[in-house]
Amino acid sequence: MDSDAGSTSSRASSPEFVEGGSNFFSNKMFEAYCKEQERQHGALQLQDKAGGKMKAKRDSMEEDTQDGRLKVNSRERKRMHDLNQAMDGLREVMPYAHGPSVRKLSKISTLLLARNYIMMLSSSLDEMKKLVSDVYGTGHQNHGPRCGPIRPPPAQVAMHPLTQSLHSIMGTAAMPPCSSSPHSPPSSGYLGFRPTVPSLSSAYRHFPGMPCPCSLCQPLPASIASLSSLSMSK
DNA sequence: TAGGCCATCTGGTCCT
DNA sequence: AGGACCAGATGGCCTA
Repeated sequence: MDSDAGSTSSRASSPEFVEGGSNFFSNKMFEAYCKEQERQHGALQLQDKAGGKMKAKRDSMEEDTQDGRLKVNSRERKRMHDLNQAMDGLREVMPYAHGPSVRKLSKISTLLLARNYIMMLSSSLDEMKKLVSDVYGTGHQNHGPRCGPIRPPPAQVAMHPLTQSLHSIMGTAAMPPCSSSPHSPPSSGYLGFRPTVPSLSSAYRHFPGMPCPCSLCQPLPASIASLSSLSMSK
């Protein structure tokens, strides 16, 4: 059904969506709709009581409109479910704790956090490019190693004002430390901007044959990869 | 109980 | 004409 199904939200889901638009809610609403239609057509029906052909035609049209209305409602539900699925996909890749004890991000919070996250990543990328060009020279900036000495210890990361504003919007209770969840990336590294280029002494060093801890060397999370493939497929 | 969030319905508009 | 998209209205659930 909708995106709430299987979510971590304590909110009870809306009535189960059944393909074809015949759930409880829509039935109830549709009954009200039909009654309204009957009420609106009642006066005309009284006037035309003698006209059997006219009545049959009206009945047919009413069935068409009811059927059409159900189809439109069903499409709209599906559209909204698709939208919610995309929203869930966005939540999955957000630097936010996922878990049964964590309340799901609201839609508005998800969008705001996503915006800040993208801005932070863009900023990090710019810094990284600058750093690489500084270290290896401009002639090598496209051929340098993937692993740059750019990752400061999380504790040194300052929180960007945008992130602070997001915290104020969402409330601190809604933003538990990501590190508390095994599924979540470190919060500070993702949520905080680095206002200054970190010193080289705090950088990672790369040894031959040793796994690199820096984020650049980690494979793209499956959730992100699937999301990008989804966007490419459309 | 008020407020927030959400799902659904509905009518209008735009596009193909 | 049919479908997609959008925004307003409505009502339910949950939390502080």
